[in-house]
Parts: sequence; C-alpha cells; structure tokens
Amino acid sequence: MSASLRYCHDSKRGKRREAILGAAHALFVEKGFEATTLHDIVGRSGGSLATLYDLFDNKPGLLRALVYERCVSIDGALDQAIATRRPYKEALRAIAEEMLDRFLDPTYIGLFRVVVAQCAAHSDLARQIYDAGPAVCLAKGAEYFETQIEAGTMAANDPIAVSTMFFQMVCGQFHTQLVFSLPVVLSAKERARHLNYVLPIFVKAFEPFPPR
Amino acid sequence: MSASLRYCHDSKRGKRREAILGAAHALFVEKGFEATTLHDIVGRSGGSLATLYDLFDNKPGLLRALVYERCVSIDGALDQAIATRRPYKEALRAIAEEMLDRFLDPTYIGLFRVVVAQCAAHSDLARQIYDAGPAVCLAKGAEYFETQIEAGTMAANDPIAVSTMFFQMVCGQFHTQLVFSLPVVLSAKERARHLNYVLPIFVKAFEPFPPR
DNA sequence: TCGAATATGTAATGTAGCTTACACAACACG
DNA sequence: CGTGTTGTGTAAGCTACATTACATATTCGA
Repeated sequence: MSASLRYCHDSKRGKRREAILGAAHALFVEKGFEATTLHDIVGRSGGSLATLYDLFDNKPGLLRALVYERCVSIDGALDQAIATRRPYKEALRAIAEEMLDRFLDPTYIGLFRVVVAQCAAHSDLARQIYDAGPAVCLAKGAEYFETQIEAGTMAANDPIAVSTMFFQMVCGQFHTQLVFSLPVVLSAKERARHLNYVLPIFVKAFEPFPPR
Repeated sequence: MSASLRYCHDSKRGKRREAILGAAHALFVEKGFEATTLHDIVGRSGGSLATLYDLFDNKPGLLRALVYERCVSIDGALDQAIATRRPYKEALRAIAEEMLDRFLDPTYIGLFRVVVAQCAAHSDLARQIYDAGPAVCLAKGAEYFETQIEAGTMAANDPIAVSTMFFQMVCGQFHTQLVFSLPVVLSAKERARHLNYVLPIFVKAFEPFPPR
C-alpha cells in the first residue's frame, strides 16, 4: 500500500515532497544553486535531510525534479490563442500576450536563471527549459504564420524565420534583461504600450502590398 | 624599480600574468568557473599558485580581471560604422555587421557564458559585460536612428525603441541560443543570408510612407 | 493498542579545493 | 661575487558541504 501512496500529493510523503520543492525553488532563486545548502532547504521546508535524499537522490536530482515538474510547456496556451478563429491582428496580440505571460512569469524566470547558470554542468536541464519555452514559441508561431502566409494575409516565404522575428520583437528585450539579472517587471500599462508599439510594426513589415 | 615594472606587459611578471589570464579564460570556457581549479590553471599556464594569488588575490579576483580587461566595449567599432557618411541601407548593414562581430566573437561568447552563470554571486561582472555589449549597441544605435528620424529617412518617434528592435532582430536569436549553450556558429553565407532577410524587413517596417 | 513502515534529527564521514606558509631557486644589480 | 628581490614547487591547513548512518520518534492500518 505504501507504494501506491508514494507519489500521491495528498500523502504525507507527497506533501513533504512539495514543501521541499517549494523551499528549494525559493532558495535557488534567492541565493543561487551552489550557494544554497541542503540544510538551508530542509530548514525552510521542514522535514529532514534523510527524506530529501530518499526522495531526490542528491542535489542535482532536486534541481532536475524542479525543472521537469514545474516548468510546464506553454503548448496548450498557444494552441488556444491560435485555434480560436480570430482576425489576424487579434490573434497576433493573443499569441504575444501568451508569450509575455510565460516570459514574465516569476516561476519561469526564477528557474530560468538558475538553470542557465548550470547549463555547462547539466545540459539536459537547459534543453528541457528551452524546449518548454522558446522552442515551443517558435514552433507554434511558425505553425500559425504558415496559415496566414497561405491565406495571403502576410507576405513572406519562411514561416520559421517570421516566427523567430516575432518572438524576438515581442520577448527579446526581456529575455536579454533576464539573462543579465536585471529586474524584469512590466506594469499592465507598459506591457500594453510595448505591444501597441511592436505589433503594428510587425504587421507593417510583413504586409502583402508594399508601398510601391 | 620593481614597482615600475610590476604592471608592464614585457616584464616577467607581466608575461606570467598574461599567461595565467589566458589559461584561466580557456579553462573557464571549457569547464565552467566552478569546475576549474586553480591547480588546473597554473598547470596550463606555467608558474605557481603563489604567483597567481600574489597577482589576483583569489579566484573571483581572477575572473574579475578577465572580464574587466578582456571584454572591451564595441564603442569604437560602432562609432566608425556610423560616422562614415554612408547611405542609410549601407550604414544599417555596417552597424549590423559590427553587432554580429561582437556577438559571435568566441572570446566574448566564452566570457559571456561564464559570467552569466556567476551573475547571482557577482553582479558587477554582469553589469560590466552588459555595459560593454548590449548597452552600447542600444545607445549607439539610438544615436544613429535619431539622426535618420530627424532627416526623415525613417518614420518613428522613439529612437531607443527602434534601436532595441534593431538589435533584437539582428542579434536576438543568437543571444538566445548562446544563453542555452546551443552552438552559435554562422558561416559567412548564413550570416549574409540572415542580414539580407532581416534588414529589408527592418527598413520596410520603418518606411516613412505607409502603403495607404 | 500493537507493530511495521516511514519520517526525523543529529552526528559522523569524506572529499574537494581554496588558501596559506615556507623553503628553495633564479635573477637583477651593484 | 654577494645580496636583496621576485618567482617556484610542494605540502599542509582549513572550511564547507554533500552524503551517509543510525538511533529515536511518529504515523497508520489492523
């Protein structure tokens, strides 16, 4: 019976597991991976070192669990933004909003910074977080832009290049700031301003009928 | 007299200093900062641990010296690209080329990765490398675009926003790849293709006379 | 209430590597 | 040559943790 309860979130073990993940997440973000000791973590989460080892094997295992379980793909959100049959400009905005949601989400940002610092040592983590974030943005974007190119709404021939550009225009600067540990915060107003600025330029850049 | 020779590159001390910096640079890039031991460094550079400590105080001091001395600003290169009175499109390409030169330069890339991983612990390093790279690109770009907006070559009102967008369009994707430790290499051909794709779109996006 | 499974707290172990100390060598210079 | 200065090689100290071990406590089903 214990085996069946082992991974259930409601079991004591499950709750302890969540508490440890939460504490580890917070501390890794605050102090960095190397600077956080396992004593720090159990000190904040409650529980004991022995339980931590029983659950996660070791310190990298803890980070790995964090990344694989907490960094969910934006797959679904983007699908939804694309699937609903909206007019072109509305769809663009919806996609951009979803991308910003992801890239300004503190949970993602925190994990991102920690993982980037560990890239060299644990390349699979970088891959995981890249695949769940930027890679999905590019792929889903390309999927949408392809339909628009075929429909004649946009003038372009390489959907992936278009998607790359869209992503960079919408999220690039925040991504850059994030990497350098600069504060990435955006009020609703600034966010709207940013999109109101970027989206028309993007639309104009790929307008089917050039001025001459 | 020893004091006058102490920081001279030709002195024995100066040469040893350079050798240690070189070895440290190579090893930090190869294995990461944490994973590189000081023994590794003197093993490659020659010299002794005692000299290393005498020159750099400690391990972070070595990284700091590396970043502050080796990561020069692209200030000058961009100034040159802008100052020569070229036609608009040529100037754009020259600026873009300079930015790519910087962002694809192995020396910069290597240091960049190492420093990003150490951001949390040594925020001044992040600042230094940001100021010498992206910050200069944005500032110099804005300077140039301002003149073009005034001259009526471009339709825009916020030079900094334009500069940000230019930078992201030209360098953004490589920057993203870099952060995730994906290989960032670009043949001359691919590089030309990228610019031939991006620059016309940028020009079109800020063209003074919209299609309608 | 009993007893097996599981969690806890603490202490011990082991290791890696930064840092320091020091005796010795090379060198510059009078 | 001799003397002071600077560089070298090695070894030992020291600290910080990750990791393990274990005795005790708690939980929970029967």
